[in-house]
Amino acid sequence: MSQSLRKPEIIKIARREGRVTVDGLVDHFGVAPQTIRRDLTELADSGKLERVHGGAVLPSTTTNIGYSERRALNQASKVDIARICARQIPNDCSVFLNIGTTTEAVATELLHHQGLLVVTNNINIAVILSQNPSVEVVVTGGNLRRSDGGLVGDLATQTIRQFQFDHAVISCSALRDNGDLMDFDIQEVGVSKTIIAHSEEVFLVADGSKFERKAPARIASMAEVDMFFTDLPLSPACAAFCESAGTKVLYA
Amino acid sequence: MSQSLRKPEIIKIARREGRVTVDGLVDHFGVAPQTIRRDLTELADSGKLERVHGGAVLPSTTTNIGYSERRALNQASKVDIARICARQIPNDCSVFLNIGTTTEAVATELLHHQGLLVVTNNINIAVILSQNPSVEVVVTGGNLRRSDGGLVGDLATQTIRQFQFDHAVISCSALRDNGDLMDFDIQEVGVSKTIIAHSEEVFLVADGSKFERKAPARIASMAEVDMFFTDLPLSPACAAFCESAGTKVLYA
DNA sequence: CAAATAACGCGCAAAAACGAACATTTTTTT
DNA sequence: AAAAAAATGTTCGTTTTTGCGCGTTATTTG
Repeated sequence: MSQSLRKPEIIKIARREGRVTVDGLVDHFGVAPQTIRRDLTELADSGKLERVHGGAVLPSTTTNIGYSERRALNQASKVDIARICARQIPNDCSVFLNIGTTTEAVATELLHHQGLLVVTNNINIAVILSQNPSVEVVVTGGNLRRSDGGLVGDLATQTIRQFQFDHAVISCSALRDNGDLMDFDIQEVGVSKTIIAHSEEVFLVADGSKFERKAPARIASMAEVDMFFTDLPLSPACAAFCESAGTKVLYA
Repeated sequence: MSQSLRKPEIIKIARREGRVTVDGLVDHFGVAPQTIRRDLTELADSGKLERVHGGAVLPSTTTNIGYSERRALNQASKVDIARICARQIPNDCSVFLNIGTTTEAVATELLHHQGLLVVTNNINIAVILSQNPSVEVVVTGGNLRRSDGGLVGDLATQTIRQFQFDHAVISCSALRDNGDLMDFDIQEVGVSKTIIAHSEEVFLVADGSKFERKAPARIASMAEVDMFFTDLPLSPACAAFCESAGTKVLYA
């Protein structure tokens, strides 16, 4: 039986039993443990299951808005980027976390920080960080965007203007060679600009796929970013721009 | 079976039996007592269980459990109250939904309304209503209160002041015979007062258990409420007050 | 109240599970 | 039918989990 046939059955078993074990599936399908592990890893990456040592369980029932979010959240490169970004954030400071799946990953990495004040316009991040009792979570107001749980519009901007953050973690939809950060949604651009204006230190998180994307609205220039966290090498032009603008680039 | 696979089952047993013992789990899983102790310690650290000598019990006072229990409490009557309240809310209008388990039930009943603008300071309500694509959901800002997903504080009040609602649905922690609406949290009182001031028509939802509770902070008088939705008959004194104040009382 | 007993947590070594890299087989494409 | 791509199996170094010994702490019992 090939992979595509095993996966649905693994899910079926998981739904019935609440969990699956590597050993159990090896017996069931008569394949090597490594094969089962690969299946489980892929099912976990796509959000169907949650991987644990020895097997997998159904994803925890703490409900987020979308299931597609969780899929993106599990992508390894985002987690790696998030980890090195979180390492630059000290305890006992104020942080803004913007909309974006990578910033959600950063939120997850902040689950064991202490004494943070986190302000966010992403409802998923609020739910994630509510698990850390040592973090004070503030949500900006705004219109709820269903696609990603973001809060956008004038209300969000207004709220942000009342703060001054030690650190801001932002992302973008696309990145141009000349160092411009671009976004799909014009409403969100206003929010991002306000965030940058009200932060001591701006962190940008974006995986390599953003280098190849196009987006219409300009958020800012890389020159306004203090640190850029990514996974793939920048284009020479962009690297040169960061160099001259004094933007540090850190690779996961 | 490995650790993370055991944990969900330990919780399941704990939910069913009310408690678990180290010895019992050793027999059940066939592992060393030391291993079970580790599991229980970790489950206790993450707040899922409360550790006691010889085993563990369900946490009696944790916020999460407390809330989900409160939500389950009187669930049937809450749904009934919510249904008659939702019936008074027309399509194509603006509604504020306040913090509270009964108002959450109202949100669920609004899942099939059309063309609403719903503003809320309850993150759970935002998640519930995001399922209805024909509702525009606006979230107020504020400090996230873990116990119930409420957004409180000055930011919330500020946001509300920028709107004028056709209808507001509020609840309260307790109700006095003289027609006063009371609450436990002074921060929330400010929010509720602002809501009342910015709404054309105020709906109060509260099940009968509120008649017997006491709470320290005064939100408002029943005279400021236009309709009161509940399940049990009011005390004669309270009924008389509503009558004279012109507050309609509707029973589920 | 004090001794006896049971339960507990910590450090450490063994065992199990893991992921990455590479070889091999199967399937698909040209 | 050959080449390319995908899936599977194998090996091996690394990480996680587990069980045991032992001193400490909590509960029970006389």
